[in-house]
Amino acid sequence: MTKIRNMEEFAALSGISRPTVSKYFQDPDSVRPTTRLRIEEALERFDYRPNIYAVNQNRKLTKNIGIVVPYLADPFFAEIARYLEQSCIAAGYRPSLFSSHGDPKLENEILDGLKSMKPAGVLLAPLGRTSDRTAIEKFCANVPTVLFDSNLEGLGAAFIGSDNFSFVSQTVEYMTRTGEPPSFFEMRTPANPNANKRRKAYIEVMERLGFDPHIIKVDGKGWAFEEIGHRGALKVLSDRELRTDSVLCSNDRLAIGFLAACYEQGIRVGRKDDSTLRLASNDDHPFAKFTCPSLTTAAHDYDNVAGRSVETLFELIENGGKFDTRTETLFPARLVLRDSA
Amino acid sequence: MTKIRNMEEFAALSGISRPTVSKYFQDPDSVRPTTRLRIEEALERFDYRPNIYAVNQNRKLTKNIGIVVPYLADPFFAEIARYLEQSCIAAGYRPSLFSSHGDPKLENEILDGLKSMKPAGVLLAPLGRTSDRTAIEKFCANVPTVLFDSNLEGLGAAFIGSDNFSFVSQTVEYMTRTGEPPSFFEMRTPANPNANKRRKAYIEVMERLGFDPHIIKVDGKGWAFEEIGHRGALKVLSDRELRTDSVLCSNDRLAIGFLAACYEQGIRVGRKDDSTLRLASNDDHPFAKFTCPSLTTAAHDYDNVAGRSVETLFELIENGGKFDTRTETLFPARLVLRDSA
DNA sequence: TCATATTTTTAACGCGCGTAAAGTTTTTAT
DNA sequence: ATAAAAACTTTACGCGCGTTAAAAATATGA
Repeated sequence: MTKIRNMEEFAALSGISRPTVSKYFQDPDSVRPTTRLRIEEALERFDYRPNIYAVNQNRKLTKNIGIVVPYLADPFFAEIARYLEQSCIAAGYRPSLFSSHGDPKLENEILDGLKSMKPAGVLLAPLGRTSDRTAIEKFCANVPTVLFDSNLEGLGAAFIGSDNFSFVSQTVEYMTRTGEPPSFFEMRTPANPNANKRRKAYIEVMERLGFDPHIIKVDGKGWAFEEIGHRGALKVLSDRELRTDSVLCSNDRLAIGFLAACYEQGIRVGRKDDSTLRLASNDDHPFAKFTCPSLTTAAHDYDNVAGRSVETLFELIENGGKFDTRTETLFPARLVLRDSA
Repeated sequence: MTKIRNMEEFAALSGISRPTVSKYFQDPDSVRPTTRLRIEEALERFDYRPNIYAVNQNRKLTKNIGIVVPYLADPFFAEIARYLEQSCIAAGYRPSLFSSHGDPKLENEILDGLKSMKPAGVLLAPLGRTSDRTAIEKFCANVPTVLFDSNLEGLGAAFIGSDNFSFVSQTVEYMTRTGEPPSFFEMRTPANPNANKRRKAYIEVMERLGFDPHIIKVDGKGWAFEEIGHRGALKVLSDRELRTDSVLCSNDRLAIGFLAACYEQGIRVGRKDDSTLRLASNDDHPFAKFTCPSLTTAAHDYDNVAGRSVETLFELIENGGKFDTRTETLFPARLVLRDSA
């Protein structure tokens, strides 16, 4: 079988002119069914694929989509990325996945590289507080970008995320209703803006319910949340900082560390009578089902956040890369009752 | 500031001819220091970057490197990928990360897409048993490929991974020396070939030590190992299949499920006197430190596996994409003693 | 059937850059 | 200072495909 070098040769072999073949590859439905058939027959016999570099050089808009997450070693983002990737592929795009690995400098470099890829659009979950706002703003001005998970006010054409108030209000109300009002356990300077919204929601809900908010801030920076939660919990437990038997963690990864600390200290966690502590959290991390005890947590609406993000990006692309107004879409949480609270 | 459209314009503005500028971008050291300086000055003033598509179209070999892992939602692979990515960037390459998400069909599609990217090289951690051997073989014939983590006999220019025998022998010997010989807990039809090597190693070490190997195979397929381990452990515990108080899991993710099951059943795991079960495992999963109890496990030599993988790939690229002989490099495990055994 | 609308063909240019050849300038070494 | 070597400039072609305009072929509809 002869090796095909370019579209010219393939067109000759399939008996169709090159411009028509070119049209076919951009949209198979844009050619007459009979010619489409002839091309696809030839395609089966000769296995030819257009040179993506030549294609992308000449298109003003590529079929590439950039997906950027802040920390891929967090299975939460790995799962979201998985969903986003497959949605893009299903829609005929070529997704490229990047992780900022918690590093703002790397985030900038990724956006830089992305810009030179002339992507049709970008799905960006920014680092948050540590992000270089100016750089991201400049990027969004050049590339159709939809933000997700972590909102940077005013940046990107749209934001899709979770309604942090819904997360916290459900867990706080549940814990209060079935026991004591929880303290709120979080990092002192959280990287993720969702953390700030959760703290505010906690305060608001507690006050509405007539309780005194009690926030415990633990030291530590970076994205090693389990480690931070673990260290922080050991300190909290030894210093007896808790006012009630209930704790609400800002996120599951902190909670995983907290639970490990409790286990080491012989403190039984759960809603059963023999337990001395109840612990709930937010996110429904993929491993939350397998912590000891399994973690009661408010689950992201993964499917809707991811689904709506790609939908929005596709709309944005079809709309020429601009929306009249920037929309923010928030999906509520679903309370997942397990054994820890 | 004027917007630069192409290298021609940039060359004019910098006062250097285009061919020389082109040379500079391929290797800044290939031009005279004085001209290099002039180009770099212009670069600061005008912020121009060569069109990557035009560049890659004309180069026979791009600077792209493909990184393919079987399952990115597994933090083990996320960590490895992170390391590989950064090594590639440091060496001046452009890594692209892909996850097969446990799906052989997707693995094939990724390799297909990768082929049309004309990458300088590919770092591939295949799915293993479920991989389409023929497809991978064909791919490796066209693209310089280094396999890592999961070996497919004879495929790729080289393999770098962990010495499974070293993993299992250390854990078995340790458990035997400090307690009773362990049963081996694994999936019935493991996707990963390392699992088979670990089983064999277990049998060999047990026999050498004069014990009867006892292998427990649990049902379940796919990559939801925690779930499989959890279900399997519940069955093992209720059926009282264990012959000793010791269990060695084929990998940490199974162990995480196992520990969750033990916790639910009120079975204390650990090496302390009040414990009824000892559990060890393999991999040193990023969360192994935070399980309850923390997991005794044999750690991959992450740094060396990842480091040697990229080194080997770079050698391969410099060597024109072919090695005379296919080498297999295995790094031994490091036993990490924690609380579970 | 014929006029009209749709699709395809032919021919040709452009995209941005790699690269080669020949001529010119600058550097290095004697 | 001078010859040789090295680096640079000029000119020009090629890569593979997008895209356009005009001409030709095919499909549609009354």
